[in-house]
Amino acid sequence: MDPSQDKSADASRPSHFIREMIEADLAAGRHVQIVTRFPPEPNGWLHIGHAKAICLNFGLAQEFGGSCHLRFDDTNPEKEEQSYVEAIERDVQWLGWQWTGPVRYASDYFEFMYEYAVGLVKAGKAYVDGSSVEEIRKGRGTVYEPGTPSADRDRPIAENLELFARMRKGEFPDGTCVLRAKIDMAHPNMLMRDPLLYRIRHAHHYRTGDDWCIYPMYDFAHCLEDAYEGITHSLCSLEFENNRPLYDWVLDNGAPPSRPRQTEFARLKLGYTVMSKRNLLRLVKEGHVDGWDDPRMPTLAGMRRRGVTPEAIRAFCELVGVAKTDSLVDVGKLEYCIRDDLNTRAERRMGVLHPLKLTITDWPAGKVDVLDAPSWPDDVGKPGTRKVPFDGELLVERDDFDEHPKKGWHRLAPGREVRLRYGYLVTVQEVVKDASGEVVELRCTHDPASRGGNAPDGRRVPGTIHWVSAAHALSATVRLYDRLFAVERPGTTEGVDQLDELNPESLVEVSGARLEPSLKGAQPGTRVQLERLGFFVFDVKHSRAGAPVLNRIVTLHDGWAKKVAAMHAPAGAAQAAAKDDVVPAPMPQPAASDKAPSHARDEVRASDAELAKRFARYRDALGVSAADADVLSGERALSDFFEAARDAHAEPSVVGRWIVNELLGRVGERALDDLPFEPAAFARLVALVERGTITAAAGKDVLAVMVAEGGEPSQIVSSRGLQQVSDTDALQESVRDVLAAHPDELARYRGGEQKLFAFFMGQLMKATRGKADPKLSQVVLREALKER
RNA sequence: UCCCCGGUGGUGUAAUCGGCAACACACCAGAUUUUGGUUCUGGCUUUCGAGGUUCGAGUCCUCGCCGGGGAACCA
Repeated sequence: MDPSQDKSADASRPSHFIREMIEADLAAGRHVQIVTRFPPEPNGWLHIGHAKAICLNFGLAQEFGGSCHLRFDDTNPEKEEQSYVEAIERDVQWLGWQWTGPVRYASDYFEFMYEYAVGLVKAGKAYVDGSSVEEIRKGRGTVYEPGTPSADRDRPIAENLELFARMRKGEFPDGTCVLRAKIDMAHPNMLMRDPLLYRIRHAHHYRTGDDWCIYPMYDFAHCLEDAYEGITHSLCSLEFENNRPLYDWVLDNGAPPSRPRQTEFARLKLGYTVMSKRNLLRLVKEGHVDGWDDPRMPTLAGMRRRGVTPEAIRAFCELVGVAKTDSLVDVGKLEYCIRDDLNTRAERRMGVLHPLKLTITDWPAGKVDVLDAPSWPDDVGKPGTRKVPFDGELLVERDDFDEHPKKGWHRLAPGREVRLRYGYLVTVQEVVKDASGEVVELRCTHDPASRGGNAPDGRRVPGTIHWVSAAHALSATVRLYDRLFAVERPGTTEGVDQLDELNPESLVEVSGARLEPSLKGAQPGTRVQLERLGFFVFDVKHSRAGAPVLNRIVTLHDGWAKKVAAMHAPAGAAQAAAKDDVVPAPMPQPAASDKAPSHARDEVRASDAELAKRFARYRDALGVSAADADVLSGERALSDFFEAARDAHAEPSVVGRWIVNELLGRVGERALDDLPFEPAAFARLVALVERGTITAAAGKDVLAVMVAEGGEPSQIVSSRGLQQVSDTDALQESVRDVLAAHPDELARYRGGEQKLFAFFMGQLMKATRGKADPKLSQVVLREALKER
């Protein structure tokens, strides 16, 4: 990967959970180097959503000095083709990435996978099932009911081995049998109900030809591909979360060459478009777009033709971030990245989409003034000019003239003076119309002293418009592209076909456009900004010398259009909307009573009389709050822990509270009896807090130590010196130190920022390692903050 | 009725594992401007809800609500 190409590789980029995980793995020495991969199936075109995955995988590898593989996940011979392989390689490289080592193929690992499967069979962890598709489907059960085991589930190992070998040899037709993992037909995760590992497919594979007639399923193959390649971090989208247990199962039940970990992130969703292969394919097949590389398509090929640069796409991928929230990104963000990129990349030119004749009546006959026009605005600061001819017969944008202009208009209108960019100031003297009343010509005078556009006397001319010389202009076809769909979330409205949601104006072709002559001979792929209109690219597919075709990449921000839209909006609509916001939507409140034990725990108690008894005792006799009593009596292990802990030392209700609020969150997945300390030790800890020997904060720290490595609370307290500090003098000194260390915050606090009290309290607690008596600290701190 | 994820401004993403809710886009206002572009300044708006623990909760506990995914011999 070329580091020089990536300006975003700085430390300021926001971190995300995957980057943090990698940092932690590296720090812990789990890997010396990371290996990621981008694993497309060669059965379709890459789109902007893939770009996110590509940038993530390649970007992370680059950032951490690791490797990233390009691997084709070609385990389904019926759908995959070589042509897709080539298109995908090209797209990845176009985006600016280079994979480590050769291009890899899952199909190269078929033998390895087969051996692995044989290993599973030998271990009694996989079996050949002769059930029909229908039977298998039925046997799987539903999400609510467990499945039922296949009659072949307990087939002897030797028989499975033989059958599997015969499957490979091609002795059975498609569909006769499959290899299944033997896991758990009642597993709540449907994927774990004896998933299929291999199916028979007498199909020609684009790479392995007819070598194989059995092909591995995704869940079996993918983790093995990763393991085979030594992938450390296998990143995929959220939809594979349910597959992770199976990914782990396959690896944990054999002897894989390495142990990769799968981590899921949210795939990119963009407004006003569709991203799935199926939907994209439909647009192409039914002719709603002009192929996979139609500039309106979200495919990388389409965006490339549209004129979007790889840098803009990478910036966008960086901008949207990485998280696990299923979200929809505003297309405006993509457009922002494109404009931001093109602003300093595309030279300025002039072109008129809908020409209106503008005659300068006082222009000397036959004179042509060749102007030097800068190719960049001052603020971009790049050198370069081009020649632009100016004469008496010009063409301007029809939209730039308004016979009855609105307030705030500063373009052409009867009697108005405007600046022709880089040219002269002109004033409309006469509006010529044809028989139907349409304006066909503006007759103007010019100020000969304004060459270049400067008013000689310094008078203010706010309007500047673009133009071309009629005699010198080039003819061109311009395609104005807009969002493919008219709605932000196509296909999500019940009963509405998403094709009815297509934007009828996603492509408007303008055939009579005129361009300034400097654009003559522009190469296909050249990007320019046509001033005031937007960014354009000479279409690589259709633009020819003498017959240029331009694609609009993206419009410019249009402040005036926004203003006009606001003027047209129904008066008060904005305020009304704002008011709607303010109305607090009252949520129906399920009376959250103090004693609303959960349904689940209620059921446990209904079938466990002892727990039911304990619930009543905790609440009524022990003074435990109903909510805590509910939790504490909701499962045996927890209740037993409480029983053992409450015997002595501390007030039962307090012990209960600590179990619920502090212990529970800390043990997480671990079983209570795996803890390296006894319930009684826990109670002694609570007693220390209760007696005031240590603060609650220190108590939590001690608990953390106990959970991590066990130990006796009083010893941890003394060895770490965590006794509570309730001595006013000592506290005052600590407070003084804290205030002295944060003069700015102190000034702000005294300036009225009361919320900084929590900040100082935090600093104080940090300084005293949580030992300071909180109540007393507050008093002392408040006093100290008041002093001047 | 089950399992797994997730929920922070209009949008996307952060917040030193409990201590000043921030960055960007969008929007609004102003300045600059020979692109109603760019740039700059300022403003707007936020922790799904209810309880609880704590000196202190976006972060921990409980319950609820909402959204996404899950029963292909697809990936």
